[in-house]
Amino acid sequence: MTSAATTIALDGEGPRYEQIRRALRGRIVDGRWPPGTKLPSEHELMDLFGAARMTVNKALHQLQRDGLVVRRRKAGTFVAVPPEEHAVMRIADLAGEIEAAGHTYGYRLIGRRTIRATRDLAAAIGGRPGDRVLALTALHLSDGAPSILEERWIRLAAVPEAETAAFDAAAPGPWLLAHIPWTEARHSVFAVNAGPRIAALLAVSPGDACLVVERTTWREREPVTFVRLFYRGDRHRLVGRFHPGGAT
Amino acid sequence: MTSAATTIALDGEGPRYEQIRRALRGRIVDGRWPPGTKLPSEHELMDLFGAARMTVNKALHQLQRDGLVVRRRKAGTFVAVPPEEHAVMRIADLAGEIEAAGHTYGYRLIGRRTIRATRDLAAAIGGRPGDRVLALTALHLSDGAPSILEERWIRLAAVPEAETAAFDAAAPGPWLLAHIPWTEARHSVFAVNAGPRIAALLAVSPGDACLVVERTTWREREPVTFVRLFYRGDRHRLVGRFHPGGAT
DNA sequence: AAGTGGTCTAGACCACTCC
DNA sequence: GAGTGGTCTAGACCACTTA
Repeated sequence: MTSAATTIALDGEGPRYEQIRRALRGRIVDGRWPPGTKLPSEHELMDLFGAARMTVNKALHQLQRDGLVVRRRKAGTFVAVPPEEHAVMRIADLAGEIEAAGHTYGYRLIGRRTIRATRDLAAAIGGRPGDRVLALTALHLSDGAPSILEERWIRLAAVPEAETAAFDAAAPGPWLLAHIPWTEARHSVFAVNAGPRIAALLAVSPGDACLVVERTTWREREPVTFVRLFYRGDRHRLVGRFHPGGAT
Repeated sequence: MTSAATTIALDGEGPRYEQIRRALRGRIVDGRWPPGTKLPSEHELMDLFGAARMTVNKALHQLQRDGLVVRRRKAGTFVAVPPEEHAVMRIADLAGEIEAAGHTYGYRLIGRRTIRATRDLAAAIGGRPGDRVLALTALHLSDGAPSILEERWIRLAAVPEAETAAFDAAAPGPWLLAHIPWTEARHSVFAVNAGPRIAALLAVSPGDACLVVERTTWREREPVTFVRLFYRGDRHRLVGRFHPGGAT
């Protein structure tokens, strides 16, 4: 539990409570206030920002709805645990997904090397050709059998610590979630017939339908990682639940 | 533009602004206030509910964030146009999707009949075996060529008007959006190899990978429709964009 | 010009929970 | 018991937009 700041600058753009929300959000997403950090109390924030309590409260309430902070009476307001891939399409936690289905989860690293981004890769991940990138290939196993094939590229400029991580025991997805707070992700989902290589790795017949999920993840405009997941089409469903606006 | 009510009952559960939000939301989702209806002004709501303006405002602000109402200064607060399938995976508007890609959209109804729900269908759509259901098969065309195959089932108990709709010119998706405000939808996405029937309808080779999207839609706990969309796997991608909480 | 929402304030009381 | 968030109030001024 780190302690928080004594003065915080506003940007003067738009309503006061939005400025306050952005100022606080900034410290959370840029890592200055890591998960667990106690934010100043509402009364302290009133002084820090020179605003009424209702105004400060509006900002904090928003941050809470967005899942960035957790608030408890008497205890205070705290930076929430890693902003998880929440609500819609929980495709982040492959281990949990497999275990929730009653199977034993396994993980095997197949390839790991550092490369320079090609034009195509740079286009996918969002960086520039020539960027140093860590390329990983791994298999997620269900009861020992291949279930999901993961091809991942990590921009080392965005995540230097990844260079020294082995990724031979822990999957890169959870590792990244714990190391960098992401702020935006884009998915692309489509179907392909398995080629020889994919079929061999996933232990299916060539030509079998595979569900492919691609995801690019950013942290504050900076592209971090691009991942392509091959699901055995006959054994996997992505599930999502929606409301017109998210309300109950 | 219908006018609104003169007295509105609260349920007494939880904070005042939540009660107010639920009361207003209820009138919107149950159809008493169809899209375009002007809500009472904040001052009128103060009287209707006996609450301060900030309290009423909090409820309205929420409804706005959830996309249920649109607010304009001087004009007032209005029930929003059909709660569209928004933000995440825009798979509702097939016509727009195809035209956005620079193609000409076409639609062809292939089959239409009224049936009794089998056990499997009842499980998928959420009703009971024996429910009267309108079963539709239709093709969405891109530049005249088959692009998306739609199989849809509509529970006639939930949407009696569907029985007299022809669906030979307009696709059932947009028709439903315009006729019933949905409150929840669940998606399931997977990949299959096209069988003979699907391959013939979609004009692909048997065995080609297809992306399948299934969606069940509810209106206030009542199952309304179940749809299964077959996308040509090589020509379609579903795209989604995410933030940790939806904030900027 | 006037009605409506957008925002902010200063203060209040309550409820919970950690110490 | 005291600190913190949760909620509510009554009033105010402003900004925008439509009639």
